[in-house]
Amino acid sequence: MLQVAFIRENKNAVINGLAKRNIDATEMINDVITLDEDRRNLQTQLDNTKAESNALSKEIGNLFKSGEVQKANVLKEKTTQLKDTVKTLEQELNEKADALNELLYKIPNVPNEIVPAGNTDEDNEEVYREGDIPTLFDGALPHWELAKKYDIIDFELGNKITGAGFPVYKGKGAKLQRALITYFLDKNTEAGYTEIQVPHLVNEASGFGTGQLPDKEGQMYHVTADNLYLIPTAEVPATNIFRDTIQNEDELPKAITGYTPCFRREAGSYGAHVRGLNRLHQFDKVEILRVEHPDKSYEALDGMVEHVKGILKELKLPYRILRLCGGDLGFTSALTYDFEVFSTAQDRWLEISSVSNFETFQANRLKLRFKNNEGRNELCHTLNGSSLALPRVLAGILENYQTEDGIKIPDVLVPYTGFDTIS
RNA sequence: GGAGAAAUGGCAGAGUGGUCGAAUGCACUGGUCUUGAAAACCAGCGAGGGUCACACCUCCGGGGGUUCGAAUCCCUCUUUCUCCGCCA
Repeated sequence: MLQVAFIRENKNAVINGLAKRNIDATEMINDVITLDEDRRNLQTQLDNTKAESNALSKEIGNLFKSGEVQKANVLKEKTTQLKDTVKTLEQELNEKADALNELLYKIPNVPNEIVPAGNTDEDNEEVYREGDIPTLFDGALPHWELAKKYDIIDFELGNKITGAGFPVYKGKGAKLQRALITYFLDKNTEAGYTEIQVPHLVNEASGFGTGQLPDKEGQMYHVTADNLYLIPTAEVPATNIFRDTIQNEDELPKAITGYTPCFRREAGSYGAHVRGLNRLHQFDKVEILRVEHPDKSYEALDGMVEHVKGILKELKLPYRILRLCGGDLGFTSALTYDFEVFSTAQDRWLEISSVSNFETFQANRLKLRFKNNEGRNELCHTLNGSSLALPRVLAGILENYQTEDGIKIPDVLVPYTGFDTIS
């Protein structure tokens, strides 16, 4: 969430920034400022009352010590009155603070200057494109047909075991998937990211820390018996590693990478766009994540984009990079680049990576800080990205690398798969 | 799952219900000394709110209670450790 002090000092910039998301935040921002003023007034009153009460208590203690019980009893009555005042003030203060927080939770991050205004994915700005779109032979198939033809992914079997959106990968399909995971992790590790393995279920506090709660409650699978959530992305457990920590400035940046399955309810999705591997309830993803000094986070974001580009180049997949417009930008993000691979047989682009800078938006909730040179604690910037999401990369490979004799495996993956064709 | 013990600052570890935000040691930062370093000595050293800055307020695992006053007493939750049971 945004910092109140920041909103107070940059009121107009915040309102103008949020306008890019097609939100008129004027009223919300004014409410924040009023609530915050009220809160601070109450806090001061409460503090003063408590100070008075504390002083009296001390005096009472001294009087008891010196045996002046009667005097002490007189003071006791005074403190009783103060206690009532404290109670009322505390209640009012809590109400204000809760109202303020509730409001703050609802305000999304302020987009970076270079984020284009816009409503839908049509307004996203293409900033880069690379790779030739192959011309496929007559009779080329979309990946779900290929999956069936070569018996490498079984969607029906997944339906039987769990339900729609939980495919079973078989034989060379399973092996290719595992090869991709290992390949991605290796590339990320080479680039300086430390590999980690994290829990696939998280508690409520972690959900709030990264902003999935309360914003996207309905999108996560909730294990009610233990009040845990299945992770929608490794971002949640990985970022929460840093919750409530104070980093040393000279130990920044922190860069980690991890593979996890991701679970998403995808309530409201339907139709041809969810066909095959396009949209699943469970899928695999390798994530990269950075904790950065505020001065260096945009440089780091560019570095992450370059890193993902390098991987796609090696895989020889046609892709493009979009700068998301305000309307398409995630709740917590200040700037996001989406990578899309071209699915030749479907004749459409598939999102395979999303690389974002959250600036202090997550760090504020997480209380993720660093001690700066002056010894003061300051919020870090957090960034993350997919490197990469598996199913759609898989779809891209299957479709773009298909030949009449089978599916070729990209050269860089052959050492990982141990075979060069699926036939 | 059952029984018992515990939870204090970066770490270790004191703390009879009253002057404790908390002893002490280590670590860390600055200084003296030294050609330099080490050692020694001196000083500083948790977080949040609040203020122009002070003052002041809050925090001793989380939440609630008793009391004029709680790190200290009571309830509850969570976590850790030991023993038993079960088990990849």
